[in-house]
Amino acid sequence: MHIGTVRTALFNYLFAKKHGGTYFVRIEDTDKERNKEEWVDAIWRDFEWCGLMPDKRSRTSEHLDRHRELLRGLVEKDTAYVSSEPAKDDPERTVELVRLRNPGKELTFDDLVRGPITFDTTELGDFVIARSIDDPLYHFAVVADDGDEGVTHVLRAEEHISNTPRQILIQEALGFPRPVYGHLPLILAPDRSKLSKRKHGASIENYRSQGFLPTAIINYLALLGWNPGTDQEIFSLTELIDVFSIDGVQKGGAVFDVQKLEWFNKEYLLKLDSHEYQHMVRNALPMEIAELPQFDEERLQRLLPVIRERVHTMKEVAEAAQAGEYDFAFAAPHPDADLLKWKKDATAADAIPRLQRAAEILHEADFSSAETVKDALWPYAEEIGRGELLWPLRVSLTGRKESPDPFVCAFIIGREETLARIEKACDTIGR
RNA sequence: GGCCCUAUCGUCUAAUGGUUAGGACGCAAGGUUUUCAUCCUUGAAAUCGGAGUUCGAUUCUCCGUAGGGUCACCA
Repeated sequence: MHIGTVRTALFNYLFAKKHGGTYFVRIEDTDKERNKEEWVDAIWRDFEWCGLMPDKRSRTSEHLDRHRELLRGLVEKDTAYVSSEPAKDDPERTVELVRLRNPGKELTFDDLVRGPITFDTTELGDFVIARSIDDPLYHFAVVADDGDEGVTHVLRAEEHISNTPRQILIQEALGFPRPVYGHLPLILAPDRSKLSKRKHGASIENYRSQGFLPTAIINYLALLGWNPGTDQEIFSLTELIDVFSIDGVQKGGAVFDVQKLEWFNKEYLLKLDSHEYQHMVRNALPMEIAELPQFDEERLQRLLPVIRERVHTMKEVAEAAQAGEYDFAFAAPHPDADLLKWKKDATAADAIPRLQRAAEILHEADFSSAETVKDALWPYAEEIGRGELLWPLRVSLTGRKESPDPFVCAFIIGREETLARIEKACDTIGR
C-alpha cells in the first residue's frame, strides 16, 4: 500500500470517528486484468499493521449484478446509450461501449477542504461509463456503490478533483444523492513530484521493513498536510481523533521528509515498554552476533538499553551491528596504541599508570550497575583529569573512538573481562 | 496545450489588516561527566513577483510567475 493511501485512510478514519460515522473502505477492483488476490490480502494486512482496519469494507467486483441492472436502467431511460465503434487497440474490430448522454452543463461542488469548485462538463463529451453492459468502468462503479452503500463523505486524494464532475454527472443520471467530497493534498517527493512507490519506495511495506513503528508513521502522516493549531506534535491515534478537524487540512501538497519521520520514530522507540523494545532489537540484530566469542545472554541484556538512545530505526540497529559497533560487548578488542593515547599524552605509554590505577580501583568496585562503576572511578578521574582516565579506559574496553562511556562498557562486560582488557591494553602499549 | 488546484524559513507548518512573522525537523555553535548518542542553551534561515483596495497588507482583489493534478475502452 502506498504511504499516501495510508494517509488518506487515516484522515477518513479520523473524520469518521470524530463525527460518529462509519469508517469505510472499498477495494475498487473493476479492472480484472489488474487485480490479484494476494494484492488485496496485502492491502488488508497493511491496514491491520497501521491500526487502521476499516469498520466496514466492500469490493466493487462483488456488485456486478447490481451494476448491470443500473446500467440497463440508464440505457432504457436513454440517459446512456450503447455505441458501436472501432476498438481503440484494434481498429478493425468493432466494440459496443456504453456512453453517458452528457447534459453538458456547468457544475459546482463544495469541496470540504477547498471550498466551491466549478467545472464546465461540456468538454467531457458523452464519456464512456462501461465497456459493455456487463463491464462497468471505475467511475460508474464508484458512483453506483457509493449510492448503494450509503456513502455520505468521500475523502480522497487531490488527483480525483477532476474526476469528480464526471462522477456527479453519473450520480445525477442515476438519481443518487451526492456525497460530500473532500480532496486531500498530495504527498510529494523532495523534487515536488508525486511521491511514487517505484521511484521513491513510498510503500508502507518499505517503511515497515526498515523498522519504522506504525505509531510513528501514523503520527508523522497526520501532521503532513494537517495541523492541530497548537504546538503539540506527538499524538496517539486516540488523541488525534480528539483534536482532528478538517479545517486544519492544508490545501497544498507536502514534501515527505524522512528525517522528520525518523525523529518521530525515535520518540516512539523511547516510549516503547522494554518487552516490546527488546523483541524488536533482538529481531534486528544479525545472527552473527551470537557467534562472537564472549556472547552471552546477560551481557546482551545489559547492552540492549544502551542501543536504544543511539538509533532512530531498527534498520540502524542492524547497520550498527554490522559495522561492529556492538562487538565490544561480546569480543575483546585489539586496541590500537595510537588510539589509546590521550591527546595530552606525549606517548601512549603515559597512559599505562593511569590504567593500572583504574584496574586497582575496579578490582574492588561494585559492578552492579554502570552508576556504581562510575562512583568507584569518579574520584580518581576528577583528580587526574577526566579525559586522562576516561579516554584510554574507553579505548581499552572497546577499541573504538566512538562508543558508550567506559562505565557503561565496563558494566556490560563485567569485572573480570574489564580487568582483562585493561591489562591487554597495557601490554599493547608496552610492546 | 485546455480545464482545475496550490503558493510563509531547506522541509512540515502557526499567526494577524498593525507582531521582533511563532513552533517542529534538519543545520551550526556552545554547554551538560572525555568520544558517540541523549539532554539543555543560543544562532542562521521564510511571507514568489507586480499592481490595486487601505492610514497600513504577508493576510483582501486582480494580473503574472512557479509548482502540481487531470484530460482512457486505468483506478
